[in-house]
Amino acid sequence: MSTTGLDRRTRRRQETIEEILAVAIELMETEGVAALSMSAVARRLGMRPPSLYQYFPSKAAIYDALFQRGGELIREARRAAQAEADTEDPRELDRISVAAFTRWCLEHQVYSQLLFWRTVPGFEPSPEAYAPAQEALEDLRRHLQTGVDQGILRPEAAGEEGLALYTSITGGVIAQQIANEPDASYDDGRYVRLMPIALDMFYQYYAPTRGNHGSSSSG
Amino acid sequence: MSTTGLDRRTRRRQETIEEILAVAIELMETEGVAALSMSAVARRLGMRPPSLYQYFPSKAAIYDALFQRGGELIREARRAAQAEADTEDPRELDRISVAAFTRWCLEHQVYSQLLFWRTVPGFEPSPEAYAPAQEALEDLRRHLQTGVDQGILRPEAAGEEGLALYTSITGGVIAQQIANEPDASYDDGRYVRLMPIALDMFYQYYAPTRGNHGSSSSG
DNA sequence: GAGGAAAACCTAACGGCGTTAGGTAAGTCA
DNA sequence: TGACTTACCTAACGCCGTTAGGTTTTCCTC
Repeated sequence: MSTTGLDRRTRRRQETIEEILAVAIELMETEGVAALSMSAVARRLGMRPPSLYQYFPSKAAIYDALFQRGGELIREARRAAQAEADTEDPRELDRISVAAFTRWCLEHQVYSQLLFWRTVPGFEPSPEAYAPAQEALEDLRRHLQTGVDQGILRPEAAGEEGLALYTSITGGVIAQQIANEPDASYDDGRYVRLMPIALDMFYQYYAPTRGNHGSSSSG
Repeated sequence: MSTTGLDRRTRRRQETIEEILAVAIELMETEGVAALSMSAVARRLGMRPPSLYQYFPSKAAIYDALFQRGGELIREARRAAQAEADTEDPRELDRISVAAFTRWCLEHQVYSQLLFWRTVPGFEPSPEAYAPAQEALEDLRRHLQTGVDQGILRPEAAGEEGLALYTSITGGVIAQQIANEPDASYDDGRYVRLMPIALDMFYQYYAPTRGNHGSSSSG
């Protein structure tokens, strides 16, 4: 038939692309995210470096593809955790999805560094690559909004302020963990095991109890 | 005299070392921390690359020197801010020194990345280079301890838990700012302007009010 | 001032890198 | 079978960090 060959060829091509990305992730895990080398990828695939340019126009394009994939994975990890949780309580739901998110970041430190730090010299993600990560952020905003709607958070928590603080805090804990104790598990990590407390801090601060907790700035 | 010449020579040598480090910082500011190149440094100094090896045995040694210097600078920035502040109230003192620390990090993003993220592929700071940063951390621990002693913080705040959370939160806010909006000022930065609120969260959570605020973990 | 040591800097070279240009062999389809 | 496309190759360019070894400048001692 006419389409069989073509299909097989494009399928093989897709397989090679997947192989390249997988090898790139492997190499970054051992050598560091910024130390990815086209030559090393080619070597591991039994190719010469120029052959890689049949699949990606540059090293930055590999970073870009991985950035996008990381965004998709993290978005799905969060959504899956929420879907599996059998509770309607947004506070409990948040505990579960933050734990899932944190575990995912610890198990995929390469993706985390690529997504949350901007540490690779010449690389800036393309808009398409950026989209999934932004969707994940929008998921989070919606989640905080349900907390507001159900009366367990003040409205600021789901605004720009709350979202920025939420991501700063959770991201900060994960960053410290990865930077200082990268091999620890979610339960043992000196920083990451404090994530529930960090979350408590957020929910307590934005608790809509009588009186405004958020005063105090002296100027 | 016999020492005059020697002194001048070592002085000139020290000047060259300073020049190298200054140029390295400049280049990292424009090209990215991990993109530092010996050749570019040499070019800017009107040298050939191998000549740099008279002053530093490797590129990693330059990173190491800058890591150490960054630690010293940040330690002194914090101490100076506390010394200048004319208050004994540890809460107010913390507001002031965190602001100073944050401003410093925004104005010295290269140092911040070097110190707080571990993003340069082959580089691991030597123990000597690490010492000043550790002293700064110890300063912070002592500061939190005075808060505990004066009764405005629960004891956990000055323990491993509180210290880890404090650095995660402040570091997280700064990291987000630098990653997402690096050109903003302390007052305008989308994340960094929330630093007082983040600090409030910490102090409120560890406030020694009646009852234990830190319950809630479901497991 | 002359001699000699040491420091500062150089060129040449090695092996690696990302990338481009251009060629060859195999797979695919009319 | 012949045309086309794909997958891969070699050769090359200009970078890079680093080492080896030579030359010039600077300084101390006599």
